[in-house]
Order: sequence, then structure tokens, then C-alpha cells
Amino acid sequence: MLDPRRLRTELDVLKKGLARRGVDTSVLDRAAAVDERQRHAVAKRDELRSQINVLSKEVGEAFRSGDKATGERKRDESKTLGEQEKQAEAEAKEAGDELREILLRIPNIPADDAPEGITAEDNVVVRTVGFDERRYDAHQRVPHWDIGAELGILDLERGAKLSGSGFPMFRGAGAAMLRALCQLALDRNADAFEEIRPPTLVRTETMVSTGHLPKFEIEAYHVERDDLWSIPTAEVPLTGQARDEILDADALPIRLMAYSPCFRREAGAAGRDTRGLLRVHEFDKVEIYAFCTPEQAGDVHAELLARAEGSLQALGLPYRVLDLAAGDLGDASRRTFDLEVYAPGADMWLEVSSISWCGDYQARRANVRYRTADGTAMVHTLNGSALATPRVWAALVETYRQPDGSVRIPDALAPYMRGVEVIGPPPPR
RNA sequence: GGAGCGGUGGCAGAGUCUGGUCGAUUGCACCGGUCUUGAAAACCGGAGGCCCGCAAGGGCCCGGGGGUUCGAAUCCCUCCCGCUCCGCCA
Repeated sequence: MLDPRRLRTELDVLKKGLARRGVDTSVLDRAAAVDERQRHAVAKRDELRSQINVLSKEVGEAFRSGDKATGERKRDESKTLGEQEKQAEAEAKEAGDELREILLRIPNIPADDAPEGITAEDNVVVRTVGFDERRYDAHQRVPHWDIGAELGILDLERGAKLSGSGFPMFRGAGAAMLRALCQLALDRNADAFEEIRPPTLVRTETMVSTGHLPKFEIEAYHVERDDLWSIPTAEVPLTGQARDEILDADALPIRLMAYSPCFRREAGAAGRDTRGLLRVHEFDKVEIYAFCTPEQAGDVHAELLARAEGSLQALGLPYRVLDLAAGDLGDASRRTFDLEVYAPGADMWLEVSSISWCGDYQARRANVRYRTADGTAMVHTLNGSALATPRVWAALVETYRQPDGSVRIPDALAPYMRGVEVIGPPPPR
């Protein structure tokens, strides 16, 4: 959420920023008008309340001192003012609610150094690591859905039988590899990040705090009976757990990580790049996350990126780093680097991590502050996947497929797989 | 799921029956000072959050929302959360 004060102090700046996303900036004019209306109503209400407070005190004094006539007169006077106050209050509340409704749907202002452009085509490739097109042989040009079926480690049919398409079921070494990947990611970051295992069903307010509601309601699974939402990422509970808190500045940056399942309806993406594990409704992920001061945020952002890259490097997967164009940024983010691994079988770059600096956008929604020398200020929040399983799994089996059809397990991962070094064909079932 | 009790400032804990002088007593923690070679102790002082405003100042906040009243931490309704006991259960 944007700071409503900026609507009156730097409306132009906000408009320029939103325009870079390719968004209609007239909402800002609407918001500014409602803000103006709200402040007028509040001022009027406060003035009336001030008078009522004085009168009420006098009523009490008058009755106590036995001056019944004065007491009754002032009481009636106060009552009249009370009716006006009620009306002003109603206006203030109505305008306040409307302003919040508008603000909750306005995305964050992109950082100045976020690349220009409004589509994914405009994203800038910052660097490509470990990629050499010529290095791949025919045996690596097999898509993971075929490899998975062949080796009996991915059972999409049965996953669909259970829950529908987009709900993969893994078996045997394939299932173990998912756990191994998460364990690896957690272990690699445990030196600096506190591990959290949050709930994965959360309240509406929690989803609002990160920006996933109200605007993207269609993207989330909702449990109606209990009015709870399945989290699309651990970023949601990690942000929400600090809601309404004032953090100790000395404790910042606070680095957290969390393993969690993630649920996404992918409503807007039906039929697009959905084969195999390319786009699924449920998957496991290890998220790395930080609360920090605005001054620390740049460094922390770089740190999260380096951490996420580190896991891919450890697994020996070629990847590239994208600096997202202003228009391709998620709503909450002001600057995002995407990590994409190369999947030779599918011959695609797969997004496996989005490392986002959200500024105070989420902090304001969740009301997470820290103490400063002269008061409080909103923290900055940053998040990114340390490792998202299904796409990394896909890239792994494609990259490490050997001429005989088996899949070699990278050295870094083997210890987490009971020493398994190669996944061969399954025993007959 | 049933019954009972409770939610007050960073924490603990009064105040609620008997509405006004209660944004709120007290203790701990915290910050500054005195004393001390230094520290502790003791003593003195300071200190909640939010909104509007250049400021002066005003308004709001005792879990959330609504109501009664001239006036609500205090009375009423409702929702949420916590604890205890019972039931059920991985």
C-alpha cells in the first residue's frame, strides 16, 4: 500500500512511477480526491468532539455543584453537537473505507533503476551462468515428464486422479529428491536465517498484508467453511507473523527462512506452458525472507539473490539472472531479480526464484514498523525463493540424464538422498 | 463440540461491580543524571502508539466492530483470540 500522504505531497512522482508499469494513473487522482474528502470530514468531526468533550466535563461539574439548570442546558447543547458529530463521523468513515479500498489495489511504485518496459520481453538479462548451448547431447533433450514416467519417479496420471491436473505425485527417488532439495536449501542458509515452519492456512488479513488479497483473490484457494486461505508462498505467513509489531532496530535485518507447501490456482494461465511440472497448483518451496531498514535493503536484496544463486550453483544448474522491467514486476515489488534455470529437455528457461524488494509496501499493509531515534518507521520487506522444487526437479532430471536413460544425482544432493548417486529404471511393480 | 474464566502501555499487573477528576496506579525492564577508580546498589529525572496541523493545538487508541449516554477501559450486543476442565483425536 502506498503512503496516503504521498498523494498530497508528490502525486506527480506516484503517477510517473505507476505509468512505468503501464497502469492507468487516474486511480491516483481518485484516491487523492477521496483523501481530501476524508481529511475534511475528520477535521470537522474532531472539532465537534473537542467541543463535546469540554461540555461534557462542564455537565458533570454543574450537576455535582447542584446547578441543575446549567447542567441540563449544557447537556442539551452537547446532545445537538453530538448529532452533527455523528454525521461527520459517518462521512469520515465512509471516505476512509473508500480510500483504503482504492489503495489496497494500487501496485507499488517501481524503483528508479528497475528497467523500462511493460512486458516480460523487456526484462534485462543481467548475466548467464554456466550455460553453453553446445554442451547438451541428445540424451539430455528429453523432457522431464517423459523421464519421470520412464523411471517411475513422477506419476502425473495418479496425481491427476487424486486432485486434477497440476497436482503432481512423485514416487520413490523422485519423491526423495524433493525432500532432499528442500533440506539442501535449508542447510545452506541456516548460518544466517532462522528457520520457521509457519501455518499454511491463513486468515484474510494475512493475505492482505502481502498484497495477495483483495486484488488477486482468483489466484488463491479458499477454505470457505473456516474462511482460511491456502498460502501461495511462505512469504505470506512470514510477513503476517510480524503484523502490528514494532521491531527493535538493533535486531534488523531479521532473516527468516521457511519450508512450506505453496498453492496457486493459476487461473489466468490455463493451457500455457502447463506440461509436466512447468506450472502446478501445489508445490514445495524454501523461502528466504528479511525485514530490514530502508538503508539496509539494497545490501540485503543482493544477499538474498546471492543465496538463491548459490543453491543453483551447488546443484550445477545453468541459470540466468533477469532484472524485471517495471511493468513485469509483481504488484508488491519495487525491484525484482528472477532466476531462471535452463531445462534442456523442455528447452526452456524456467523461473525458479523471484527475489523481490518490496520497500514499505507490505510493511504498511501489515503495519510492521521499527523504532527510530525520533519515533517509528515502516520496515522494508524482501523475499525470494531459496529453492522451488518442481521446476528445479525438472531441470535436474533433464540436465543429469545419462546416455543409458538413468539420472545422475549431483554430489551436493546425494548426501540428502541416502547416498543414492544414480536413479535407474524402477524395479517391476 | 460443551462448560467456565479472561484479553489494559515493552513485560507483569491494578482499575470494570458503584460511568465523569483514567491514556490510565504500581512493579520490572529501558534511557539520561547524581554518587563511584569503574560497575552494582541507592537516589533524581525521562519515556506509549496513531491521525490532522508550519506551529500552537486538537482528535483517536484499554482485543476488533457496533450500541446506550451530555460523557464509556468501566454498561449492553457481536466477533476474534487466550487459558482451564470435559468430550473427541494424529
